[in-house]
Amino acid sequence: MSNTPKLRDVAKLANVSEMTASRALRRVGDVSAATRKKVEAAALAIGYVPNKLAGNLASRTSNLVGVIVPSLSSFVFPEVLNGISVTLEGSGLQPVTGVTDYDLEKEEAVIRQMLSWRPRGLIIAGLEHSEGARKILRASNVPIVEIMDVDGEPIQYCVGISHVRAGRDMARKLVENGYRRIAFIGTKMPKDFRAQKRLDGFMAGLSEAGLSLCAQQLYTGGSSIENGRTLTARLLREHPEVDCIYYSSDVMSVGGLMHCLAEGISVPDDLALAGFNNLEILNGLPRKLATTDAHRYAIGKQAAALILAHPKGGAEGVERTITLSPDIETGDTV
Amino acid sequence: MSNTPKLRDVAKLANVSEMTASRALRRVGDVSAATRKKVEAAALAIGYVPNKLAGNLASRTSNLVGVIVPSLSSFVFPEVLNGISVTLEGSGLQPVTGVTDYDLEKEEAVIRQMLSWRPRGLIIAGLEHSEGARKILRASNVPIVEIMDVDGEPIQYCVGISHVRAGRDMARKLVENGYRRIAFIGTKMPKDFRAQKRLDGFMAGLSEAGLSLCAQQLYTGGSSIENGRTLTARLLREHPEVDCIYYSSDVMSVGGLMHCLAEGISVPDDLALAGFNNLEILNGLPRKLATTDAHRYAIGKQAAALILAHPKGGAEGVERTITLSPDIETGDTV
DNA sequence: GCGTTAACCGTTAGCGCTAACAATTCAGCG
DNA sequence: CGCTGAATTGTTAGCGCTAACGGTTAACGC
Repeated sequence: MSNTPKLRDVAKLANVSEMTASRALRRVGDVSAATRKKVEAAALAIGYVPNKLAGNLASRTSNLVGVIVPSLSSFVFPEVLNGISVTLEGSGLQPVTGVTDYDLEKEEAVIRQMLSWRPRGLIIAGLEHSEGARKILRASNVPIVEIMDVDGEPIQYCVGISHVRAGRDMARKLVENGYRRIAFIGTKMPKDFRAQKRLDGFMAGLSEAGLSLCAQQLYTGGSSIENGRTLTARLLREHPEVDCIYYSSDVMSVGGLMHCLAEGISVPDDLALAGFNNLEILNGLPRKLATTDAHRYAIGKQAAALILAHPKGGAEGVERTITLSPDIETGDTV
Repeated sequence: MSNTPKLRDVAKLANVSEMTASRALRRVGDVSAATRKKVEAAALAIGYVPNKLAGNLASRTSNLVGVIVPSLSSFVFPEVLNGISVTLEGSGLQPVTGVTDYDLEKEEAVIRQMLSWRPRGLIIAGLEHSEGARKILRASNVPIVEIMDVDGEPIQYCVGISHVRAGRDMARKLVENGYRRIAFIGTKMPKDFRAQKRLDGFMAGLSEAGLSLCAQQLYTGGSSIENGRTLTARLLREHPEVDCIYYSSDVMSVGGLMHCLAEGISVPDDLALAGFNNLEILNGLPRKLATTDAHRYAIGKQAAALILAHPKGGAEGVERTITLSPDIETGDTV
């Protein structure tokens, strides 16, 4: 560590002051082309790697954007991250990811951790946080963007869809298509607030038509094709009358489709299937499954754009919510 | 920024020196229980969030572990990240992810960026790097772990499987099972070195039996079920005699299976399919597709473990390669 | 009482870099 | 040839925190 080259060494070698070396390497301020070349050559020669800890401390800004998501293994958040990366590309800002495992306490810890790096912005999935988390978020001078969901009270910025509406719209669509004996298969995870909101909206939508869920399977653990297949089998065994299943995730509905294929159940003639997210894995299957587009990529892009657009001064009271529309893709399974 | 509470403010409020406050909050050194409580209360009261930039600069260490991967949207790297996170959990170290898009220049930039944070370790996918990257990696005093692949010359630590062997083993297995007219479908991305190595090994394995590829489809762009389906259709149209297809990824082989389902091609009687990675999406499908387990999760765990075990002093010449075995799962499609 | 030890707390001096201002250089011009 | 203003470079003073060491206090045995 002690022998890692420092700016001082570069400056010495290039025969300029530290300050000039600093300016030359960062390309700010006035430095003649000749000196800049000299400094760059010196830096290259001794293998200089700037120390951001020192640099950011001195300048009291950083180029980090914290991104806090519940999980990376699901198919949904990586795509949000992509949207963020693409938008941040070229701006000099760097996304840093933290994972909460759908645990609000862990989330608070991650937020604390992130804020301690004095980032230029924070993007957080969801509107539900612990009291402590809300407090430090509000107290920080960092622009906060809550994403995915708009059903709730954002701290500052917010980009997402209404999951309540997503569920309700799908219910209406299914009813409109003549289905009456509708079941639900979804996660039991109490902390997946968005899945819960979709279910709430869905049931509300059914109510409007004087219907209610005629069966339901909840699971803990992750969503997977296999899981979807098993639960669909079980649900149909117990409730053979069901003519339509709404899943909390596309991964699960694919499993449902696999079950139907294996059992010779015709989709959608015998049974309609609908999921959520509009994941890429839906393409190329024997049937195009119905789903709702959650606009993951667009959400990432817009969230990053809000951070980029945020006034440097940290203006008070800037607030804004961007609501995207949860578009239904009926595919050919509804 | 200027009004964010600092350690000084905590110290003042608690009526102790900055140093004592620092010790109390970090729980190091001798601080009486009473003072510690006082300091903690003060910190909580004013909403103090430590500044890691300053702290790490002063202590000349950080708690970051850089993780550099080609992509997050593929299904493979998130699982590696999980292995890393799980192992780092509780150690106080924090993984930070960087993405290279399979671009060596971008990789070098990301490495530079990472090193400038003076991390406690660096985990990088792949053994192929630009000259500049190798140079700064070697010059840094940071433990470097190259992962996924062991076919090449590691800089320091290395955890992975031999992709050459993975390809060769699969070729042997297919030949052993009586297939003779074997085709390959894979990415054309010249920078996906591991896919290339698998293909090389595969062809070598075929050669051993006096065989060679009887058809081949390459694609640019990402792997997807849809893509796999399309390419399989095209390949079979042009080469109906093929009795077995090896894919560079499971996602693609699933697409192949979907094509077979749609066309009434019996798997594996008419056509055998084999992929690579042993992704979770293989479970729950009508047929269990053949694949090779790439041990992604285990690789992540071991890589993180190496960093944790690395001697603090930054001992010279510590080198170590951990080779995992690319285990074939024949499923019922071979 | 006095030295001794352990426990606790404070002081000093940076970590490596950059903002802000000061100083220098140099061309161009009257 | 000195003057002016723009271009370029240097100087000073931290950023917010911690390592290392020095000082203080209380308890205890002789």
